Amino acid sequence: MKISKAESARHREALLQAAMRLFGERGFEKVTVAEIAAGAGLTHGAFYTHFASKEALCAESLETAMREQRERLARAAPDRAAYVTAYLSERHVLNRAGGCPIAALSCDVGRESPMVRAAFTRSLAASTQAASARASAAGQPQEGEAARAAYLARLSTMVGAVALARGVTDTRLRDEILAAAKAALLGGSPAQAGT
Amino acid sequence: MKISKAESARHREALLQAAMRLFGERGFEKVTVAEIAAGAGLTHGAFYTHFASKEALCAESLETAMREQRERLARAAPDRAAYVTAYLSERHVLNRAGGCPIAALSCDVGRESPMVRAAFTRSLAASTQAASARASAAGQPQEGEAARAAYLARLSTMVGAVALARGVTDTRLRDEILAAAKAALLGGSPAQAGT
DNA sequence: TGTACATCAGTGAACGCGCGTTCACTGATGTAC
DNA sequence: TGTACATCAGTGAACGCGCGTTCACTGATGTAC
Repeated sequence: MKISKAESARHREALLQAAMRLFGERGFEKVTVAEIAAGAGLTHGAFYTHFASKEALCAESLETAMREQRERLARAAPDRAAYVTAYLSERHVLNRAGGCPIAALSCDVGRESPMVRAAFTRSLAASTQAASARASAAGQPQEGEAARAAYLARLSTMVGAVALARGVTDTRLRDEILAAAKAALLGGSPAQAGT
Repeated sequence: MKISKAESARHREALLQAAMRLFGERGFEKVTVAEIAAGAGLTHGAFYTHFASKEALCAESLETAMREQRERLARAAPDRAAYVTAYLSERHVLNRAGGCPIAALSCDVGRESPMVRAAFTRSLAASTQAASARASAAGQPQEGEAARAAYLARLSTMVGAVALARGVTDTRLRDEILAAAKAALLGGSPAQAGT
């Protein structure tokens, strides 16, 4: 049965939201189109009236999730220490579904199609640009290239630490990883020795 | 036809090597048992005389690959800057098959079975312990807990940076990520501003 | 405003395909005598 | 040392299953008159 355009738009949005949640939890590969459709309260056939393919949804949901994460970061910008602490927390490690999409999918993106990788590239470039613009607006000592580099290095550390923490079954080692990354980023320790 | 025990042992080793290469290239999910067997010059049926399941191979190949990476790091230990530079290089980013297994599979491990995650946990614990022992043996200022934290923070940054660099299609942004992480780890820049 | 009808979002069965795993069979290996 | 035979690594067909995608059909929507 046909339904109203407003309802249809809500369904498309529900598919995107379900996809972001499920992809975050289990990655692109381990989630099926039928599960995403069911997560949005639809059957799998309806999926294709909204998206050309699963791949197209992967690209769009990644871009949407990264935009939402960027907006979260922009709101948190005044207190970077609080943002870093929340990012490197047990709560975030356990919250795959609603956590940072980059941490959840970092090593997957490199194996995806050019369409997905292009979406990732655009999103990461936008986030880097936004971080640099914030540094400039705040009149911080580092601007332009240096602010971009600082953002990318911090992001690498946070993304890597959360991925490692999620892989580990021992909660003591997990907490040690998170604390180590936090110390490196927030100046608790210099992180400059050993190999 | 039955073959000699020595030949059979070589086949098992060939399966492990093919698995490490293919898992590094494409991840656990996108590689089939038949491809691994073919990579070792066997048919898929023979696979099950060497491993109980694909999952068991994932666990063992990850543990083996991480041990090999640990040995590579131990040999490179005297010149950490060279190791970091090689890790954060275009060459490593392009060499998924023979690169660091943690960088290739970081965000996958968290979604795998307890068997695979346990293998990852053991391996990461061993690598952290080895790094701490080296720091201690070299009489470096940081020892014990601090050396462990320094290793884990550096690993997080390197793993995250390589994963991000592999995801990006723009080579300029890719090189910027690698340079940013290198600067953060080798002291080229403080990486302490912006959000 | 009321009516007739074209549109099209959603359903669910079906398609083709590839996956991990099993198993009857083969024949070289390696051991018991 | 030579011979008979039990063992078992490897083969390839087959199994059961679940995936992404397609499509004939349904019936509420929304537009033309």
